[in-house]
Amino acid sequence: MKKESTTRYAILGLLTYRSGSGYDLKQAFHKPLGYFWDESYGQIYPALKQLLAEGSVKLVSGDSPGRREKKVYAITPKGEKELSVWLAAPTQADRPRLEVLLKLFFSQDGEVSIPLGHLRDVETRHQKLLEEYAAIERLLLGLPQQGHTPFQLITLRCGIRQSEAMAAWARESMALLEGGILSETARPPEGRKN
Amino acid sequence: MKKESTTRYAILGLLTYRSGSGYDLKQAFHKPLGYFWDESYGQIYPALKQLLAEGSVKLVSGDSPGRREKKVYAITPKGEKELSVWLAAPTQADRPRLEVLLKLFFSQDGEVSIPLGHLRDVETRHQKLLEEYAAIERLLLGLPQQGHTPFQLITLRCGIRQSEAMAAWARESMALLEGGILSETARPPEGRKN
DNA sequence: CTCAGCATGTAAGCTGTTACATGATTCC
DNA sequence: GGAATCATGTAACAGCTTACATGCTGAG
Repeated sequence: MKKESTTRYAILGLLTYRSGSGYDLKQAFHKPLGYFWDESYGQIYPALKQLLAEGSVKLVSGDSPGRREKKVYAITPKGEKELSVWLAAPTQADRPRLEVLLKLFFSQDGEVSIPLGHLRDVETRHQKLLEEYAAIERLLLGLPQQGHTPFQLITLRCGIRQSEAMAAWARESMALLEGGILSETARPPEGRKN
Repeated sequence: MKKESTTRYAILGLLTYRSGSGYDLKQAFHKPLGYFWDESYGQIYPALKQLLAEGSVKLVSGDSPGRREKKVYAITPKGEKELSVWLAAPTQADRPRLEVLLKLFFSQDGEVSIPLGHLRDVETRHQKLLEEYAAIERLLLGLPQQGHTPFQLITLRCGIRQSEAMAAWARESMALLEGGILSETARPPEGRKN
C-alpha cells in the first residue's frame, strides 16, 4: 500500500497550467494555492527529480539565457495520465488536527483569559483571511470569463466558507465564555443560510 | 528551535481528565477527541516512555490484577506545569492541506462528473458528521452542569460550524457546476500550455 | 475453539521542515 | 558595494503511519 505522496500530484497539476522550474512551482504554492496547499523546496526538488526519472515530467529548459541555467519542467503524456487517475480517485477524509481545539479542550474553567486570547487570535486570523479572499474574488470576477475556471472560484469559496465559520465560532465562543451564561440558552438563532 | 511535538501535550491534557494506560489514551483519542485530534500507538507509547523518563508522568499501575499488567499513568505536578505553559502559548495557524481542493483546482472543465463526485462525498461525509455531533450535543446538554465544561461545548460547536460550512459549500458548488451558470461561457478558451 | 477486544510495544519507512551551501543578477 | 531576489539543491532531523510481534481474557 504505497502512500503515493500528494506532492507529486500537486506538482503535476501545476504543470498542466504552465511549465516551470522548481522555483516557479514554489512561488505558485505561495500565491494562489497557498491558502490550501503548500510545499517546501525540500519536497519539490526531490519530487521533480523522481518525476523526471519516471518520465512523468520532462526538461524543456534552455530558455531565460541570462540566469544560472533555470530548469524548466513540463508535464508529459504519462504524467497527464497519472494525474487524471489521481484526480478521479476518491479522497478520503484527512484527519483534522486543530491544535487550538486541543488547547481549549484542556483549558481549566477558572482561567478564562487564556482561552479567550486563543479565540481572539482565531477571529482576527480568519477575519484577515476573509479580506484577502475578498480581494481575490474581486480579481477573479473582474477577469474575462476565460481568465478563470469555475473550479478556481469553487476552491476560493471553500476558504471563504471555512473562515466565515471559524470567525463566527470564535465570536460565539468568546461571548459564551465572557457572558458565562452557558447552559440555559445554548445559542441564539444565528441562521447560517443555504 | 525545537518543534516540541504536540503529542506529549495531548497526552498530558488527557491525563488531567483521568489517569490511564496507553491503550486508554488511544481509546480517548478515538471517541470524543477523535473529531479534531488523533494519535497512533506508534506515537503514544514512545511519548509515554519519554514523559515518564522526564518525570512529567508517573506510573500508578498495579490495579486491574487480572489482565496482562496494565500500565496506568498519571500526570505529575511537573507535567501539569509543562501543560499549562503550553496551554498559554499562542497557537500559530497550521497550514491547511485540503486534498479535495487540490483535486478540484486541477479539474478540467469538460469532465464535470468527477469533481461532482468529490463534492458529493464531501457533502455526505459532513452531513454524517453533523448527525454525530448532534448526538453528542444532546448528550452534553442533557448532562448536569458539572458533567461538562463550557470548553467541551465550544470544541464541539467548532466541529459543527466547520461541517455546516463544508456541507453548504459542497451543495453550493454542485449547483454551480450542474447549473453551469458560468461554465456555459467559460468553456472554449482553455489556455493550457507553456 | 475461535474470534473479538484488551494490552504493549518496536521497526521500517515515508513525509515534511529547516538549515545550510552555493552562486548569479538586478536595483539602489 | 550591498541587499534583495532568483535559483538549485542536500542533509539532518522530526513527525507520523503501518505493519509486525506478542500474548491475555471472555463470549459464543
